[in-house]
Amino acid sequence: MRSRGRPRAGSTDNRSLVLAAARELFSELGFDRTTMRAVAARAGVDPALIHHYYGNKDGLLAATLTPPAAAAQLLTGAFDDPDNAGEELVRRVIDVWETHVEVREQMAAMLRTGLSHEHAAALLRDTHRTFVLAAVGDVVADDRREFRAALIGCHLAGLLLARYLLKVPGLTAATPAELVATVGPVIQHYLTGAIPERSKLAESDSNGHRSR
Amino acid sequence: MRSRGRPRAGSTDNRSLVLAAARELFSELGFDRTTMRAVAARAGVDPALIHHYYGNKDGLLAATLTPPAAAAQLLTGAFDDPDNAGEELVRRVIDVWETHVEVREQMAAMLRTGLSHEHAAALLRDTHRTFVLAAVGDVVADDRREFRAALIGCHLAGLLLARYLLKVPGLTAATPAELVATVGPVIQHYLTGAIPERSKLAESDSNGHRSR
DNA sequence: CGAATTATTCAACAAGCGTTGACCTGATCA
DNA sequence: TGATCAGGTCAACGCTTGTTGAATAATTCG
Repeated sequence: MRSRGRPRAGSTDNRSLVLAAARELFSELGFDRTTMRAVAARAGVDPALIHHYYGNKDGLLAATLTPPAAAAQLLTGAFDDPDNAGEELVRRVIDVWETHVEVREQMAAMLRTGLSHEHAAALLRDTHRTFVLAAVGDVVADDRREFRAALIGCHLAGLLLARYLLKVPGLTAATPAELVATVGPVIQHYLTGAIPERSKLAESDSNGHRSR
Repeated sequence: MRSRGRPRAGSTDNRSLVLAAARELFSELGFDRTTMRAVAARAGVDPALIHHYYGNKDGLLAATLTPPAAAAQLLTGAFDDPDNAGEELVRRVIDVWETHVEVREQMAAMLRTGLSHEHAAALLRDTHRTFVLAAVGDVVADDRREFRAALIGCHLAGLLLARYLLKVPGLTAATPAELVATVGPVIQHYLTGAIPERSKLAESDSNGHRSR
């Protein structure tokens, strides 16, 4: 039986144990299917302690989804060579997902939860906007930067979702180097390539052959 | 108060009312946050009736996620002109999401639920594999077809998720024609363009500059 | 017609959920 | 030393959930 009350000093830091357990479960199961009791059990702690720390379940989520400091570090310098920025970006993102468990769990939790919880969705949009858009701004300076950043974000997010969460065979079979060499140029294109102008689209629309 | 027992013939077909309500809610909220009572309420029906029809909640999900017949129709003939297949594919996908509420709800439910429920994930993989992979096979005939199909799938899925579910501003601001003109060529590239061979990747890896 | 089947509602159950309040214990500090 | 406070456990509450069984009414069929 566990001893009651406050433990001796220097014992385990339950606060971060809880946070780590929450991140694990949120990334595995998503927000809804993760129960407070399960988090408490994995952290080896009483459920009430989580409320003592974070107030309620949303508070725990908010603490879990703190804006990822690693994201800044992930991107700094990635765009130094504008011609290789696409490949470099893909390389870094995949590298960190393959090796850095902690970052992968946090980002997976954000992606999983972002589709069901408005707070996470907002954070997802904000994080993306802050980092990717700013980085894109360093490379290219036209009026389509937001569009470019969104395209890059959705392609990369789709890739991570499909490979690491959905485990689509065609993507899990590929090596990181393969992915970098294949997706990198596309990202590069979205970064610095030509984006069709809005004015030209009217005439190219008549070009569109609907077979209905 | 509603009358008990079986109603007169020719009255509303509750079976499909329930199915429609379930699809709506699953696509809006995902599987977990959708309650049987909410489905029943939207269909104007007692919760127990859903069990009478579909057994349990998973049965309802299975009925909801019946393999989309519209997907076949969506793709037939899209690849007739191999040089424009990419744009044509994007055009059709976006068109059906913009106009066909029913199909959008079913696909949204699949995407939302696929990330939390194994049954839906399997169906998602299977549907994608069956339709996209087969279609890709009609256009290109190398040994990377599965890889190509997966790349197309994850990019398109990411696009739909970001634009219609997450509502990323940079993408909701774009017109369908813009998206077709921008993403189409990339899909075309994944379809018929050159994919780096596995053998060449060893040497190109030394090219990778890690700045750590 | 009578029997069987289907459609439908009602009331309730058991389990699990997030959350709360009371209580205890060790550290901190005036 | 004694008050205060953060860390921690326990037991329980109130609510919602998926699910069930019984009852009833319309339909179908021999």
